[in-house]
Amino acid sequence: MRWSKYFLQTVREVPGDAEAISHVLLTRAGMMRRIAAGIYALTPMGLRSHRKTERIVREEMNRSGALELELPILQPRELWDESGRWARYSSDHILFHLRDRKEGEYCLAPTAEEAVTSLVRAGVTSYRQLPVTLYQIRTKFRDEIRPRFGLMRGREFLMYDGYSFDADAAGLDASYGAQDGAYRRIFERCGLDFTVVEADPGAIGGSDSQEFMVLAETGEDAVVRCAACGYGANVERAETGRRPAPWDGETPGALEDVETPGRGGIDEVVEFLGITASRMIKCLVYETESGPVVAILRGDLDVNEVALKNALGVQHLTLASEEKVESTTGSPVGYVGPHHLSGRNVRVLADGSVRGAVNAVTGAGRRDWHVRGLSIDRDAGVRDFLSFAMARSGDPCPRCGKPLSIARGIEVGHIFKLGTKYSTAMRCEFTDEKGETRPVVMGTYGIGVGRTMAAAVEQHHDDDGIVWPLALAPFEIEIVSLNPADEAARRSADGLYGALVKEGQDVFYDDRDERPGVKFKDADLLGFPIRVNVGGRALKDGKVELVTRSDRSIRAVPLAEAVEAVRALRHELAGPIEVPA
RNA sequence: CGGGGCGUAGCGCAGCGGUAGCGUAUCUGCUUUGGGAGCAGAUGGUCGCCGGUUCGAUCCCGGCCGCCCCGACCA
Repeated sequence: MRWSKYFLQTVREVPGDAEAISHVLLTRAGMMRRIAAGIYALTPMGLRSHRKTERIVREEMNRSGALELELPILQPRELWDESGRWARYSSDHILFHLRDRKEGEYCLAPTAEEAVTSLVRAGVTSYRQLPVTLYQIRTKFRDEIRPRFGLMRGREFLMYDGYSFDADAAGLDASYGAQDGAYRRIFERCGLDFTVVEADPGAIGGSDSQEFMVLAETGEDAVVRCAACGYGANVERAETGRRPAPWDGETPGALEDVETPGRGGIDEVVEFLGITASRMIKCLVYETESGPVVAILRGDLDVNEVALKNALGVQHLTLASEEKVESTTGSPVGYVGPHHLSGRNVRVLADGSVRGAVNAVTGAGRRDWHVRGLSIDRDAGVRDFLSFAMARSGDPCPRCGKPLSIARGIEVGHIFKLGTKYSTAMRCEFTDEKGETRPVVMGTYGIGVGRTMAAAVEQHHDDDGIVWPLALAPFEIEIVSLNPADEAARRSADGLYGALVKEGQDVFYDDRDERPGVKFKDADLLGFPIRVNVGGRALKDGKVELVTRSDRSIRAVPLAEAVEAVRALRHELAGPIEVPA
């Protein structure tokens, strides 16, 4: 493809609304353009990388045995009412919905569990027809609270979504495992440095789930990892081993009141009493759809609200207002303690961080007073401990006890063991060997195509632009004609371009009437892995320059050998995991 | 949902009660030709929308829409 006949405009200035480097570079390279908040156009150049990403997903899914199909994007409310997700997604304002001329309600699908389940329920009646994994790669819609980072969190985006149907849990394990393997191959082929972590299943529902995280500073998620044993989890889901506590080994002292005038906050009490925050026990009052709860944890820790929601089995969790705190606990905000809550009509949950606590400081249950010497067992009578404190860097690994580290990651893929949540709700059942009717056991899987492409840019760029992995580059090779005004030089460039095209190479040809500097800048910005400079001083010796974008190495080769040299370099960059077309 | 900010040329921005400017991009000419060239000239704007104040509004006021950022309470 010749640039002179292409539709491509690079821009020098950084777009004002771009925050993430991938957004900046993809926009500057002319590969995408914003149409509205979270809604983007892909230019021909941008579409090429997007399609290559999509193609890798499709190839690996087909190889794994999954079958591609197409489900509707426009879906009727009735379908969503069957699973109960219409109400839930509507209340979260995630769903784009609309009405037809007959006032029927529809949504633009953010995912397709209901549609695929209704399809399978109509077709599958026997265990003999299982297992089966179906997938599609189609546009999805989510009315995100805050779309941002360009392709990373859009409201309209291309997503792979796969669904497995099995007769039992062992079958699900196998289907899930096949997806896991396909995911690993996909992200490897995309040239990404990724990690797989345990995750919270969230609104989709289900039991086990794992996220595929591309490590990058712009990542929206925090992931906890243990370098020693390989444990990894989204921070929302992460557990920790037992943290050393200041009261370890101490003998319980007497409970005594201590006046703390005007000091309701942890930091204020810590300073006033000259203690550490870890010696304190704090009580947070939350409101949920099933009533108020008090969460008890150590003073230096934060609540992991996702973990707390799961522990409580609730969907909504917000900190209570001051009035609600008082009416629930009988104590003003800042002075709630775990020992004066018995008899109150409120659920009390304690985090493991306060297990065995003695000589702790906490609220006395009345304004301007705290207590010292609190023993959690003796004074508060707490017996059951859950785990809902947010993991911190340096906390002990839940498996091996070595220190955890926290990094940022971009969630490019997610796999869930769904179980029978949808198949039960929607009566997607089959008859087993014994003639009994059972719900199918489902798994659900997703990969953000545009997000994966953007993640590749996050991981592969430098000050001058994108450094595409070969597999995702819009074109693998670019020929730069240095002085097209010179007839002989132009013919050489044309000739090389023609020869590469003839042998099927993926080549872009900058034949514009521009100065070399402009072309070099654009070449770096667009990030084609291989560049061939034709013209100028090298051509005077009958040579062209072969430039590798990733390491900026330059090698002069005779024009006559250029095709072979490009082929060899391309082979070298492709590495061992290339899959034939 | 709350707070803050911004909507002026394709892009980045300035401006101001008297009908609009800079950089860049684009077009033309000349010069130039290995890392976003120089000079000269030119094109390009319902100043987000609606209403109000005013002799006069891009500017002031009100409303709406759009967009960006931060936050969503850790007692």
